[in-house]
Amino acid sequence: MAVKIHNNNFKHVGRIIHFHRKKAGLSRIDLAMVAGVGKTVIYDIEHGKETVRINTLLKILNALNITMLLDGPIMENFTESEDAKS
Amino acid sequence: MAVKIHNNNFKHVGRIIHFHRKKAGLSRIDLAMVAGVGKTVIYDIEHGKETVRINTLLKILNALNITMLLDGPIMENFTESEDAKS
DNA sequence: GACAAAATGCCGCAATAGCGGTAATAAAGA
DNA sequence: TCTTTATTACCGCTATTGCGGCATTTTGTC
Repeated sequence: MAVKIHNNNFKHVGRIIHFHRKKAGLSRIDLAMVAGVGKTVIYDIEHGKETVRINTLLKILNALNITMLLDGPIMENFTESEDAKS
Repeated sequence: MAVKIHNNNFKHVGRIIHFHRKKAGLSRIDLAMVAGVGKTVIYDIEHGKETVRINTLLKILNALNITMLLDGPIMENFTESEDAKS
């Protein structure tokens, strides 16, 4: 049951990260250390900041074992195409 | 068949966007207009830039009808929790 | 309650994302 | 082929992110 993210409900991302961080028993500083980012950006995201950089967000999600996925009607066409090859 | 995104394979995002843009028969300027962003950032993303802002990326994905998802082992616990409520 | 330790809130600054403008390149038509 | 038009590449500048530092607040122990 993955969670859809779009610009309207972006606050969910902050809630998801907060939820996972607490479940893992980590302070913001702990998570910042593990993820390799500053603590401020975790504060910002948990407070719903939408203008975070994607690589920063991915580091945090990765540290919390959360996966980001992209999907859509013609994604199959892409994965089968040559473009998808590394 | 959604595509997993992490910091290692981020170039995929650029390829996915390029693929979808071409399928839709849009120039970068067209897509920039529809998404409500500058054309430069589309150029950047398609060239693998990892330091794009998440809201900017979401605008572009939305314009191309691509969905972003977050998933993980304990995501159920979140969606069932009070935190998930709008 | 008093104190200590941990966690959170937030400020100022350096680094840089994303914008429009324009040059370079590619595509299309005569 | 030669022009015209569309698309892509990239530069310089301004606005903004994300950082460490520090004040504040919360949590835990006696």
